[in-house]
Amino acid sequence: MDNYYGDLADILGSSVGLVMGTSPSSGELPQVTTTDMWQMSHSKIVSPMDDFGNPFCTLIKDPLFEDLDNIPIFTGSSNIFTGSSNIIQESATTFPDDDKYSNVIQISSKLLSSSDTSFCSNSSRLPKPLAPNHELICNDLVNHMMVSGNSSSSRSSSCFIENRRVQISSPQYTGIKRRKGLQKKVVCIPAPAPVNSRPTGEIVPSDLWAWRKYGQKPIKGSPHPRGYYRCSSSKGCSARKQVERSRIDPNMLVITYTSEHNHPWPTQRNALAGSTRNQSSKNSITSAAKNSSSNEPRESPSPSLKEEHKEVSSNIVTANIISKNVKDEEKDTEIEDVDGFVGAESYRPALFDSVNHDPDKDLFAELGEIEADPLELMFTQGFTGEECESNKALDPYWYF
DNA sequence: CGCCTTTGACCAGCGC
DNA sequence: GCGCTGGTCAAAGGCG
Repeated sequence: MDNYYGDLADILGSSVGLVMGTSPSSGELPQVTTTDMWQMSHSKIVSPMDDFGNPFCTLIKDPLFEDLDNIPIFTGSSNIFTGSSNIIQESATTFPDDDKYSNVIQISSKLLSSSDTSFCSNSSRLPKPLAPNHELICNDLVNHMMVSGNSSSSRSSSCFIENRRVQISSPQYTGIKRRKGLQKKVVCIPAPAPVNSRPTGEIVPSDLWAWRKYGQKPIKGSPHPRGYYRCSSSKGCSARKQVERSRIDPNMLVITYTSEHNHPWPTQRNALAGSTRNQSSKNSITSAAKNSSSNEPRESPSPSLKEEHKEVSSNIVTANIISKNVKDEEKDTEIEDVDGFVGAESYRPALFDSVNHDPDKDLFAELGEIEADPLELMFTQGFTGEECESNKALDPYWYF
């Protein structure tokens, strides 16, 4: 389980994202130049794992990207995208200083593969095999991820997925340029719904690790302060993250992960007491309605929390890419790992913009009843090669 | 009691 | 070297 960090990006960013290779020398992103179509080709898989150790990520290098004037559109499962696509990962040191590696689609083999037809209403399915043009097609899906930008001046690009914009920012843009040599991973996500915010208005996306805030600074040029967090899952862990709102789009959060965790996944979301000073423990549906709840995951799904979860399920996007069959099998069983980690509700990244009602909402509301999330189980129980193999067996699209 | 957040002070990197 | 700015430290107070 090496390089298995469980950062928000690892969890969600793996599903669909754009990995923008950054030139180490220049520190600048190659620019996305046009609005075009992305076509993913399964024949272009170049690596099963990104350099940040995301086991769910498959880097797909598309020769089309070698022609930056010909950025394609990306079609795929709307449900998947809805759930977890709004992530952009960027690694300043991932790719060589070579434009040919500049634009890479990163897509999670696991999430894609988990795009069971239960997630595709009607008759839509991922092609099996892929369409001849290698385009990922899922008919009731959505939409296209449109990448726009200006090659000459833009320091950021935007994607539209399910009508939600995903922003791609370079480290320069984010203003993070100190601490030379530190490996950083920048993730842009839509600001979670108010249910995911602190009473102060600060919105902190959750991930599997426990983070302790150790500072906040106003950033020049940005109306929004940047929060500094360090991992509190384990003492001595040097992992840090910075959270700030995008300057361009305040609805976007820019999360920068720095350093790596030097310890295994926390078997319990809050290994240290008090790391979730959230209101969830005292939250009820009422408090959620008051927007006073934190985004921090729950310790365990108490009955009231389950009710809450149902109530706010439309706001919650999970990585619950799970077949209905599996759901039916497990929904009456509270899944708990050997360390007592109740995975079902303790990790629920809430990224969904509640304002934008989505047809998928109802589906996710339904998924809110899911007790166990295979992804969570993978996160919490590890991901061995054998499991990979077994998942392959269950996964007709594993080759992604 | 132990951890949290907040916040001002201090330190470090970078450009001029 | 100086100033600006980002990043971290640490004290204070709060919460469960």
